[in-house]
Amino acid sequence: MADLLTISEVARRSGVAASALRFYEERSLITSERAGSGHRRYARPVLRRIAFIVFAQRVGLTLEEIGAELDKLPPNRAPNRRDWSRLSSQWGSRIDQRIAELERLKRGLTDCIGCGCLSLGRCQLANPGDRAAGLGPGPRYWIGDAPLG
Amino acid sequence: MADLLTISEVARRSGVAASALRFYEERSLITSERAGSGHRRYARPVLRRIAFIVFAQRVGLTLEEIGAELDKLPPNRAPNRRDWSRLSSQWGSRIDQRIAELERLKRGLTDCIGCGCLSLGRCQLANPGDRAAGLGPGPRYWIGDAPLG
DNA sequence: CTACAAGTTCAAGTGAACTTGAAGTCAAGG
DNA sequence: CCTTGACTTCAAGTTCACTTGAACTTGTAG
Repeated sequence: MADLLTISEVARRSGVAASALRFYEERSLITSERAGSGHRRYARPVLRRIAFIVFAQRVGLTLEEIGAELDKLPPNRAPNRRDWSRLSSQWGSRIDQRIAELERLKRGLTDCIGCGCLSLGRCQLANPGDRAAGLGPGPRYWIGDAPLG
Repeated sequence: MADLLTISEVARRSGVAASALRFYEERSLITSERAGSGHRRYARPVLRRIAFIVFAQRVGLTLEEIGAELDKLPPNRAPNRRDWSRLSSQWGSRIDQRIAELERLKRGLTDCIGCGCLSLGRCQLANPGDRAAGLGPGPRYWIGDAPLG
């Protein structure tokens, strides 16, 4: 039970692959110290940080956005519960939007595809403005390069 | 108001870029006839098919999955409202799962990150089995290569 | 006839989030 | 001394859903 964890320990405890941890470090999402051998040694709070990253991804944030959030944490002390809470408090509306879209899709899907409207540009269901809402890269311009439907 | 549409007409009406339409055709998601010139000519029902593709993507299906769904449509007649309805009826549970996850995330996020559990492998919020639920490529093995949390 | 827009194919590029492979280092065990 | 295993770096590969660019043809207007 050392105070510093190896990369494989962190990988096992977090469920995130070692290669991903190195990748996160390269992107400055997490940090590590080094043992004399050059091996990474992680302080315990890194696990909470990784948990944050994983959940934020589930919510639909990109690593870049997640990095921006993490930068808001106090630099000179270990973040407490309140700090974490503040970060994720803003996810609420984002989640709500996505839920609303899914519910719209669920309710109206058949109607809209079955009906004659097909005006994807204006259809309530298509919800053009919401491209960043967590479907990954996807069709980046899937709607919006057409001025009207 | 010709019975066959050009690619730019289809692009404008559907909001999907012409390059994407060619790409969909390459993937056999849509088809076209050819004018004498070699230019694509689309039959009107292609618009409904494209609408289906776009919505299915929003729900979180990959193009491959969408292709598999479209293959279930009757090959020798134009699909009717009931045909489309049958396809999207199975999306319901998928959407529900995703909504449930988002709601779990919303309710418990701060608790879990703020608390001491951090056992990402077992945590209710992490919901490991749900990797295909519509977050795009993302961390393909983000959880699941660790046997236990 | 000449422009020019709109279409064609095919190969290669993009971005996100990683993974994989090659080549090397280091400590401990037999 | 040699192997094994865990680690290192760096470059390149992977997947998905497209987009972009080059080179070319066709149809329409003036």
